[in-house]
Amino acid sequence: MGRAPCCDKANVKRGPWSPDEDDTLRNYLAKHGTGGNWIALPRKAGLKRCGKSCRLRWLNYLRPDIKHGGFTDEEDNIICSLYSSIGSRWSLIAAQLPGRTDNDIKNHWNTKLKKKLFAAKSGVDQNSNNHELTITDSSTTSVPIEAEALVNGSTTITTSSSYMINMKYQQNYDYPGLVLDQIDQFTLPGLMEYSITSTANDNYSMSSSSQEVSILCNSSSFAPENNSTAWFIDGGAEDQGILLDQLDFEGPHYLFTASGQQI
DNA sequence: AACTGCGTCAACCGCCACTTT
DNA sequence: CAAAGTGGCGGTTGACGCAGT
Repeated sequence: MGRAPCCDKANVKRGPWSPDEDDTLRNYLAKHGTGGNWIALPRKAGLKRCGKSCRLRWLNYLRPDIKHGGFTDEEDNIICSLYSSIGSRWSLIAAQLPGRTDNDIKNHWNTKLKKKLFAAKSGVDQNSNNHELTITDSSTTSVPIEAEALVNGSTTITTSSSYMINMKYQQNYDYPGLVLDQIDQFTLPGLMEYSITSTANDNYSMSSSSQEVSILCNSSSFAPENNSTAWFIDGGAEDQGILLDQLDFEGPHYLFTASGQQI
């Protein structure tokens, strides 16, 4: 037996809130607060709404100091950075952005940021015979990487030991040279997915539509802490990662190679 | 003017975790 | 300890408006 519904769905109003309903809820909460019980609130306030609906309306729209729209570049960067490191934990991300609700951030991500992030072109020469992937770090911190790539203008990727990752850090620097050991392709309806494996079994996941391939490094991060061979591709956990064998600095570009030695 | 496709976003749904009975 | 109640969360939906044809 399933759990009982939180309200009688046949006798509650649904859909957009009217200004009168907003006033009723706002006035009631100003006088009485939630009383610690959202389920009982609509009956006490004289609203024909589900308690959950009242709570959502208050938290996402009526609550004072709520900001709607007009996300700044700084806020975008914070969202992208946090999404890269913790994923779609919208409530946690919202906690870092005063005045923003999780719903607002989720909508903003789904309608704008996701496209913006993955639409940024990698700069890979599609006519090249090389299978090069470019990772672009969109974050303002040194840890998370949100990545995207074009793979030689083709959606057909076969397992190979010669794929390269060109890494770009903080949108300013390139870090070419990570050889991948294997790329496995999976096909889902309307979507192609890839699993990239390095020598150290550091896993990345990719998805694509048409000719654009995206890589999302869910658990890994790139940590360029200093200009030395101690740089590594972080494996996520404290004691995991791939040591870089060589790191050269050429103007704005860093070149590194990695044999896959795990740390 | 009518239609279609697309983007946006408020609201809903269902699940899970925690609290209360 | 189990069941019921509730809050909180993320995924999804659908109404609406706008642009393009």
